[in-house]
Amino acid sequence: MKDEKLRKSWKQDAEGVKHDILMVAMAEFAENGLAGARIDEIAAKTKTSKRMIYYYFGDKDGLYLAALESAYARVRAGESDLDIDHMKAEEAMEALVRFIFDHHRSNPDLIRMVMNENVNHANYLKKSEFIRDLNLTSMRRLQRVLSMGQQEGVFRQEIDPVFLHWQIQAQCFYNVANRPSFSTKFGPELFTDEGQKQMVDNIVESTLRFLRA
Amino acid sequence: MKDEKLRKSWKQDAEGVKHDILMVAMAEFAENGLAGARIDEIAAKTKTSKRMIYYYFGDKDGLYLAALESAYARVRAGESDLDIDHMKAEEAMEALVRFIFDHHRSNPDLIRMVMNENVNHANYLKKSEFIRDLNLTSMRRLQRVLSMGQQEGVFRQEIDPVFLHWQIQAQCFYNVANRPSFSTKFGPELFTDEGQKQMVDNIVESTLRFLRA
DNA sequence: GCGTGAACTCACCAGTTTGTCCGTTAACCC
DNA sequence: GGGTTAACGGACAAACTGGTGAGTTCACGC
Repeated sequence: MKDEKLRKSWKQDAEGVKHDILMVAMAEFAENGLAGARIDEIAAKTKTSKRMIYYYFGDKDGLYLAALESAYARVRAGESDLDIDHMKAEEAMEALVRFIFDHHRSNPDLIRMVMNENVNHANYLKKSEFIRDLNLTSMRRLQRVLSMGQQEGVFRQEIDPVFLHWQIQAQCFYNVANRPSFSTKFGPELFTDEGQKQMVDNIVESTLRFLRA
Repeated sequence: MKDEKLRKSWKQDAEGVKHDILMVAMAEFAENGLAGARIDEIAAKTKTSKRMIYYYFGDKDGLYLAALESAYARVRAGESDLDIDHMKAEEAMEALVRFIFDHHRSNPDLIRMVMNENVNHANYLKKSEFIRDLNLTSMRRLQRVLSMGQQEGVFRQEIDPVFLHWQIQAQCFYNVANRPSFSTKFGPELFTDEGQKQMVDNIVESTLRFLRA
């Protein structure tokens, strides 16, 4: 009953507090979406208080946007520098597809945030030019491998690099995003360890067959 | 001030009211998701009152599930019977892919509801065995075309029909679902009329190359 | 015309959820 | 050690939102 004096001792750590809030917010928004997430819930899972969320991020939208950008930045930072420049085109393309496939699989939180953005007509994505820039990098890498293959003569000339990127993304994204509905309808076999191995092999095979001259 | 007697005249029309509510609910849930949709908003767009929603559907979850099933049923009913049995395998496969592509494009509301379901770990989809059955039909149709092609000798024997179905779905679904985020990041070119024509051509080409012996 | 159950209206509530007021503590400068 | 500013906490307010209680009208059989 009498802890009036004990509660109010704390350290100042602006960056730490902000980071803590962002990590929790990211997880909550990824799980529940913008409308579904609850500020109180986020605050409760934080080391700090709800008041601090408003202190640093203004309002719920501000927190959401910050969490979205943070999610992109964090995942982007975790991208290992894939060493494909010394490879031949087919080999490089295979490595790249496998990398994107694994990358998506191991970052479901980002995938879920993007799903939410799409439900929301990408309203917040549009506000962030920061995020737009991030994505061009992976696009350019693919383009390099493609033209490498075209110069080697193993890939067709008439391939649209944007479509190619779209097609790889479509499959790698769908694999994570629509797993719940697909496995409900057609069983979980595609999503076991063995199933996923088969799947990525198939995607690689399919991509190469599409590209070959 | 004195309209005590004027307001209370109405006709009984249970089916009409239910249908009206469902149509509005479908649109609202598709647009805003389960958490984002507001019962008051749905009620306002209805010819009837909020109380009727609870009268017929119990609670928000009940209404959501009813809207989800109704969305599937309505779209399924609109599927034209695609006449592919007299075609050769390659031709039939192309027709089928184009059909699925167009079908997804012209039913964005259903796509959006499925997106929401996936955000929600397909919780409500799992509850509805009615929906599971619906989807097996399109799966079987694809399987028929595939084995037709294998008997003709034009398609490879080692194709997994579930993966093939998954791959077509992935692209056709992603095309609608992730259009907002993709076009924000990489421009709207893929989604113009011309772009979509190119895209479906590419998907067909890619699918056939994957299948061919 | 009258009884009955289904269909329907209106007003309201209780719990939730975002956001803020106000005061307190830490850190830093002089 | 006094003053200033940034960092922080707790409690409260205002609006929103899902859900309900209680009574009214309709349709139909008798």
